[in-house]
Amino acid sequence: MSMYRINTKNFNLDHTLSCGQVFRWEKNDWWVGVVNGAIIRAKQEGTRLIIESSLDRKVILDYFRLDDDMEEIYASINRDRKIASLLQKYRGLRLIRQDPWECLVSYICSSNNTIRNIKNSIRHMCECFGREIESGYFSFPTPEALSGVEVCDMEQCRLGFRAPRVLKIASMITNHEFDLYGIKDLSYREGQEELMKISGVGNKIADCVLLFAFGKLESFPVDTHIEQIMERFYSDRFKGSKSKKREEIAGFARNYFGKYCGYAQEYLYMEDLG
DNA sequence: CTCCAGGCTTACG
DNA sequence: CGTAAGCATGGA
Repeated sequence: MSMYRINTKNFNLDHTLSCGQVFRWEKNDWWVGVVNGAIIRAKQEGTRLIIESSLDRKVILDYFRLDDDMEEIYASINRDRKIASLLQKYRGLRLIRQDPWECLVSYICSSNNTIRNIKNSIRHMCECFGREIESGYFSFPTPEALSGVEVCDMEQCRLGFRAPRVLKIASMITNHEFDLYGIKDLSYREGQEELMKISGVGNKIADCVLLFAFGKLESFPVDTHIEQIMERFYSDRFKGSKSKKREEIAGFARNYFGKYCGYAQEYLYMEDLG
């Protein structure tokens, strides 16, 4: 177990962990989460990030994306007064670099669901099929741990119609029918194409995995929240043709905010959560 | 009761 | 092509 004191700039731990990207962190006195099968306790004192974990310092820096040049990113996506006020209001909010498998499963679970239910389902999956690291804390179940599981064995996870989708991709990865980790070497478009071969993964979930796990910052996932806030901020910039509206919003956003538009998405999402 | 939630698949014109 | 029902579950 190690203790790290990390000097940060443009980093806000509360914003980063409560923005809705990750589903397993809880805050007491410290923030407590499980990453890569290890527990992380984190708190912020001024610009200093305090971490207690068995993980390497480099893993922590990577997870919180502390190497991102936020000055450059802010300058790049700061296209108007509306987004500027959000960059100010939520200054220090970072994307997180999630494990691809946990990210993929989490967002398959997010389909037509509430954040509350997603969190409950993921917690149940960890408790049922993960490994207990210390009392009350479980790792995220591996593809192997889920690949032999039947739908009826997942009943208490309350995944509904999403359960078979999770089990399917678990066995596909275990059987090497799907190379999830190979996506890191693909372009954004290639990765999108590859991820959308998975049953239960469409445009939006693919974008989430590309942004949150593979760091493709040119990705701009459009869900119901983003659709609402984009409608509120930029309704004059795209046509509302019902079924293709979300694609139009994503297209506009990628062009408007540029190569770091994924970061703009994070701040817009935060604002819509309230 | 109905409607919606970090959508996607399938079926139908 | 484009559109719409259906999908499990829980809360407002």
